[in-house]
Amino acid sequence: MAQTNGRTNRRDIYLKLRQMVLTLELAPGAALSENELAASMGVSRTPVRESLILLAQEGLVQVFPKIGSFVSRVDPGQVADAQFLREAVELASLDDLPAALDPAIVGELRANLDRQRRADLGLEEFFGLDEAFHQGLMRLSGHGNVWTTVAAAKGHLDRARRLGLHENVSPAVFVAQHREIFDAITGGNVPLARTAMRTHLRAVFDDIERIRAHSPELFATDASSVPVRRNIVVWE
Amino acid sequence: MAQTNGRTNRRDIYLKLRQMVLTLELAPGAALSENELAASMGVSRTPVRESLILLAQEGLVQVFPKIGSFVSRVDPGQVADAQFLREAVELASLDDLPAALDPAIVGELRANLDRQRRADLGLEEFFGLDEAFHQGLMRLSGHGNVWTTVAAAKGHLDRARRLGLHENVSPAVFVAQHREIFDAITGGNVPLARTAMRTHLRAVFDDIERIRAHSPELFATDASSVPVRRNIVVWE
DNA sequence: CGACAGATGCTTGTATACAAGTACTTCGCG
DNA sequence: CGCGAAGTACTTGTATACAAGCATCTGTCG
Repeated sequence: MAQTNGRTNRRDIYLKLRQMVLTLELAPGAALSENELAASMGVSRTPVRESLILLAQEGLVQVFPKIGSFVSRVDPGQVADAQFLREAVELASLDDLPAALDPAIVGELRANLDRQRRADLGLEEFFGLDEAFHQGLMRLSGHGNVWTTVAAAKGHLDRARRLGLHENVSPAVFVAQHREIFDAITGGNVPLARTAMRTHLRAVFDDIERIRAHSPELFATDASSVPVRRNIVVWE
Repeated sequence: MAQTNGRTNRRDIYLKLRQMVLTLELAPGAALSENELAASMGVSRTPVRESLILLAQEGLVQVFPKIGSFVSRVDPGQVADAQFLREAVELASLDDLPAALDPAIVGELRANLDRQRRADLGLEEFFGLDEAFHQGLMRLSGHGNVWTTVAAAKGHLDRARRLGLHENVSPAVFVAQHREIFDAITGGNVPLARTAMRTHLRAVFDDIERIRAHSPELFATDASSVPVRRNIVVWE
């Protein structure tokens, strides 16, 4: 999302903090201190504070005046909302595919898939390729910018997915599903593409309840509950 | 969207500025000054500035460091994106309607429709009822919270709609379409509801090109062009 | 030993001062 | 009269100081 133009400390810090939250480097429930963050990053409170406000609007951080700021616990409700949103948008996008696909984007997607199939694929690498793949599909139908909105809304979903793949399987099954979707699209079979896409998106989603049972402390129960400051949630 | 809890100056100012932008009280292209706004509102730059940053992330304001802040011109690209997004979400939501509709929400929608049909309906009143109506439909299928995301993304679309109805017709035709959608849903006819909804949403959208031809200065041409500070766009 | 109260250290919200840079204006010169 | 350059007034970005409030810890009293 285009916010402030030009390079500012705020933009750098915002992107850095956002990445740390999404990659779980900053665990759900962890306490954030504007002063601490500012000191550790070598800047004043101002850019840090403004970044936290932006992250709060995205729902990734909760700010309680005079109490503290915390990384939001993964909210199952928000995960479900993001799932519904992305499914609606990505499926509708398939209906807007042009008769002649942009060869540049098709080539880009093919190269992306090739990299996904590498045996030594790391998890972070996979997430980056996955993001680019789905965004590329949206661009194929001329709705690339809408992906920005979806991406901003699916922070809780992404964190839930990371929790799942962290302790679990290889992303091989997802890579195969990506391939199916791609083949259906390039083959001009939109109904098949829709089916494959829906199956793919739900496969990710259906794993979340299992994760929640395994690590309940990372999930929110009461949306308005305030995490305790000293009780920093450690990684395990 | 849950951002900062509790009452703060920032929240008040943010909501107020947002409303002024969406209602075109602050015209597209108008220059905003943190100092002026702060003085006129009787607060310091801080809460005003933080509000502008939030509005910038929503795309309603553009901030150019060391140059100035401006109300975003209506971007036809963002209007189209919002149209696609809301259509995808609201149509998908119809597929998730439960067999037994929540009678409380149904009653609320019925009362909303009754108020829409009042002869002396003002424009601002209509927009408020329209917003509540569409959100109510989403709640009917359990996706009420997703409306928040859609609402945040459709600022440019809303401003374009306001421009259209400002110089034009009564909202009577839209009210009738709302009725059609409602009847199809309560009648259990989902396919008809989908058709009615799509027709309704596109009727709004198709009017925009006409508006753009009439008031081109309120629309963005080059997304990165900087409005001139002194050249405040007057309502005319 | 237990409970209550005050002090202390932390938090975010707000106000203000300074820094860096842009654009317009005005003054001087050819 | 035209043009150029310095100056001035504005902009946002950042740093810092102060205000208000919550939570915990500690000391004291029963």
